[in-house]
Amino acid sequence: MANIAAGDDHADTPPSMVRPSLPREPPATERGLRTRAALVAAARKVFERLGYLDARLIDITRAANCSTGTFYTYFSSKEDIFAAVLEVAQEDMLHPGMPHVASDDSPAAVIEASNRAYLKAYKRNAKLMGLLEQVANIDPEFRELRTSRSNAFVRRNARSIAKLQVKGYADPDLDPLLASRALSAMMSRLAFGHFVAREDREDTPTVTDEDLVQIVTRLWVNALRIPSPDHRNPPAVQDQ
Amino acid sequence: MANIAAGDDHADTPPSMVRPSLPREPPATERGLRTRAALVAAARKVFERLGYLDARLIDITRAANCSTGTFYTYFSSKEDIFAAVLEVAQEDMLHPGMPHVASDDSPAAVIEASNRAYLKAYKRNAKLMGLLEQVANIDPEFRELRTSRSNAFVRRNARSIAKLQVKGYADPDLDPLLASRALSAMMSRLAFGHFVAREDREDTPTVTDEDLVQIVTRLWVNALRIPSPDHRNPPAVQDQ
Amino acid sequence: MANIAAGDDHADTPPSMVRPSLPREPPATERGLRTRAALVAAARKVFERLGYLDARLIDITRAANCSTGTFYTYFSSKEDIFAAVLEVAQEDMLHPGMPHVASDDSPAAVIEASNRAYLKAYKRNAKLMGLLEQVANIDPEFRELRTSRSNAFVRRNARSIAKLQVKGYADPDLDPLLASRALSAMMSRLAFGHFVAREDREDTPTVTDEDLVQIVTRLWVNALRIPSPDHRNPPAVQDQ
Amino acid sequence: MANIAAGDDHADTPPSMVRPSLPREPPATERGLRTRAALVAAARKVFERLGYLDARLIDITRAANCSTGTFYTYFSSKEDIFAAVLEVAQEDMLHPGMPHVASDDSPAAVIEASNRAYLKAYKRNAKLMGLLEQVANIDPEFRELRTSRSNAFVRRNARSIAKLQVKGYADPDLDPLLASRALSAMMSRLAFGHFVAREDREDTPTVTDEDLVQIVTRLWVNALRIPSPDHRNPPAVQDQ
DNA sequence: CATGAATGAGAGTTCATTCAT
DNA sequence: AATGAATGAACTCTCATTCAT
Repeated sequence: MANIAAGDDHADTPPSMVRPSLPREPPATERGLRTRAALVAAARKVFERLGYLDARLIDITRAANCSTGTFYTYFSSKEDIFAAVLEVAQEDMLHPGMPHVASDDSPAAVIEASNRAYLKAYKRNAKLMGLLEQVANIDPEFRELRTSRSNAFVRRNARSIAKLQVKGYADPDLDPLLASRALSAMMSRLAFGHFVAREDREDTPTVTDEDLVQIVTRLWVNALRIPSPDHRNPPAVQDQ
Repeated sequence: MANIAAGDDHADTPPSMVRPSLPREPPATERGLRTRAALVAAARKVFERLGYLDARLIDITRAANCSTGTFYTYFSSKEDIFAAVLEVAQEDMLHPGMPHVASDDSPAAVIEASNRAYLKAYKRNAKLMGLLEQVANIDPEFRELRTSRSNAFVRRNARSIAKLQVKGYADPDLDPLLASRALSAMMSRLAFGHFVAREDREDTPTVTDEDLVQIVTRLWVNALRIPSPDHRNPPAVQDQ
Repeated sequence: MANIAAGDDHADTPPSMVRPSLPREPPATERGLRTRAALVAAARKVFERLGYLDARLIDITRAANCSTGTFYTYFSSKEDIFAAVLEVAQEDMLHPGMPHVASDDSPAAVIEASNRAYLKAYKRNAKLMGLLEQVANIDPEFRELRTSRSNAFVRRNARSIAKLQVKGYADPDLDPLLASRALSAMMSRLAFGHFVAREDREDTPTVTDEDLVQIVTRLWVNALRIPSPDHRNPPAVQDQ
Repeated sequence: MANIAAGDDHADTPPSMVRPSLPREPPATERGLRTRAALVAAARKVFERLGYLDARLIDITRAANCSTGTFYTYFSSKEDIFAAVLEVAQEDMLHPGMPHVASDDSPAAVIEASNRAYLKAYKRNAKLMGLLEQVANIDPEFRELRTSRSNAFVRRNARSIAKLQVKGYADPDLDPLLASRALSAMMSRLAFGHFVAREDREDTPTVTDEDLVQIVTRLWVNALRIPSPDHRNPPAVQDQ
């Protein structure tokens, strides 16, 4: 699987991860399961609408049609449920629907496809990404979460870059890890600005999602000095 | 002045721009001037130590050796004084000590120097940058501030890129504005990760400031397809 | 049985007296009996560990390995189960293992033996006594319980004192009831300080249980002006 | 000063003592002083009426005619203000108005006077004593307070007893400290039962305050084997 | 200019108790 | 007889802001 495309924040993550708070027993009954799910769904909506800080527990419980007490049956705090919300989104970021990468595609094509997939997944979860950015800058627990996710991504892409170097398709002078970190940073920051901050600056011509894919891919290819896709090459990026 | 190197967040800014809150009369007396300055200085320290949210007004006034009431003589709110703190730092980010760029330096050399300068300035104000990131994700007023600063930078670098293209020194297929945005994003995000978040990830080899300069410059040069610095060229980047 | 020795708090009690709360049907089945017993045992442990106020019902049910709902099958409230716990301890306080008091023992010897027995029983149930002290100062229902227990004791000892006076072995000027009340108060308060509060005051020489028996007995004998045990006398204190 | 009379709980206390909680700055202005005093007075009333546990902060602030916020200007918690309430009562317990003890009074007379004074002071502060008993059994901080006060008293009386022994006026076989502890325990417990718990037991003849003085004094004199007051003696108890 | 006491809405959190299953 | 999810009133404590002095 090609995953040179990146973004630093999310999308890769160990199976079990988010638990910034004191634990609560998982629901024992069907009904409990439903209530918990309702709370998580409600929380996501409320967080997205109000932001993390302005969201009050009572907003969440009201949206989930239950009492405050019930909230504490399943979560120990606001952080706790926020982590749960993130965890759900994880699923989606993890399987961004890797598109058809023919085995004979050029490295450039692979990069493009993977960038496009990343951006799509980011878009789907844009509000949540913004939320995470918010919280990560406030709560060390979530900052760490963001960092570790990002690192996983960076490492993966670093491996891909190294492979390209070995095959003579990428600038051998680049440190793969550093390069990966820089390029992933570019990607994620761009996505953030595009999908989250999007202040719809009047002075700037509108940029489409596809514009972003194109420019990033181009810069990426250039930066790594990947040979132009004109000469057909064996796939330079192979994943795991 | 060479400023192709960039970063989106800070370092460029119209003379006076920060005033997200209700105004207060500027101090009329000498004494008032001193008190106000003491408050701003105290606020910076407190914000840096406690973060924006956890800093209480009382912490600031205590550090400034004055009463709560006095605070409101000069500032209308926490946001207001935070803006004032930022404004002070502005000075420094505005004059990052642009280094000696000989007029016959290669574009690559110029980029490197400018990147180095940016990083230095960022480092000096790292805590504040972190604070801004925190607040911008919380308060729209400050989000806008960040955006507009960033845009100024991006535009400037876009002009430089365009010039390089005209002179045949940069990939003509790149949209200058988009490329600038992407590369500036890379820079600023990297600086943030390096100087602010620096979670000192145990698994990663230590990266020095200079490592960062080198990798970024390299990627930047590659990405724009700037000809290798071997052939002496006229300075490709000219400022203002 | 000699019970002039005393203490006002516990050790005497009508067969069944504790029921400060709404009743619940006693268990009908074998299984129910076991569950109820488990709850009482668990409650005692939890109360002793956490104190009455900090003990949550959930702590008790968890320790008893049953659900919250089940608790209410057997008890109507926290008070209710606390009363049940006390009732169990009653058994022990009621039969403090009255030692061999030869019928020709001197009054002093009888007093000593009985004081020793009281102290032993108190020690065995020290934690519970502390608990009762806690709750009696909070809940009128239990205050009454404590009072009535204490009174029973006081009355008994008053009878003994009166007998001694009749036989010319005790200061006839003393009101038997008042004297009994005072001496019992001394005893119980001392036991409380020794076994429950025992702040292990650094400045005070360690006092053994036996020291306590000796001093109390001596003071008691003196206070009642009981003739020195040198001259053999018929037992001055006869019980029931 | 004669202070063989006792009571274990309060009345003696080092200059500065009660601070079970986080400190608050003392009021800087006249007005602040008044507000703080109003809060303490209100707290005392509320505690006495409702008991420590049932007293809500809001009850206190309402009674003091101020807002919750104001409460926290002067006190950090319920405990904190309770300590302040106790501290005020201290004054009174400390100077129980030691009565005229003619220098040629017999030891018995001195004891009687001192017991009477103790009981009077206890009566004046009965509600508070009850409160302290309540809280001391709940909060270790206050338990310690009670213990240390009590100890001071016990030690003082122990010294008096020792002096009497030296002069040949008290049973030399008694350990002064243990005896003091026991007799003080008797006194304080009796006072507690009489003034605080006074369940007005229907079955018991009414006991007047003076009855208590008489019986306690008599028992005390007997217990220490102090010679009958008939033979005029030089004052056996001298203080400090 | 400076002070600092007063404000008070509002948040998070707990836990005994109920009740449908 | 047993379960455990649901309840919700009640409480403490915070802190930006105002205002009388």
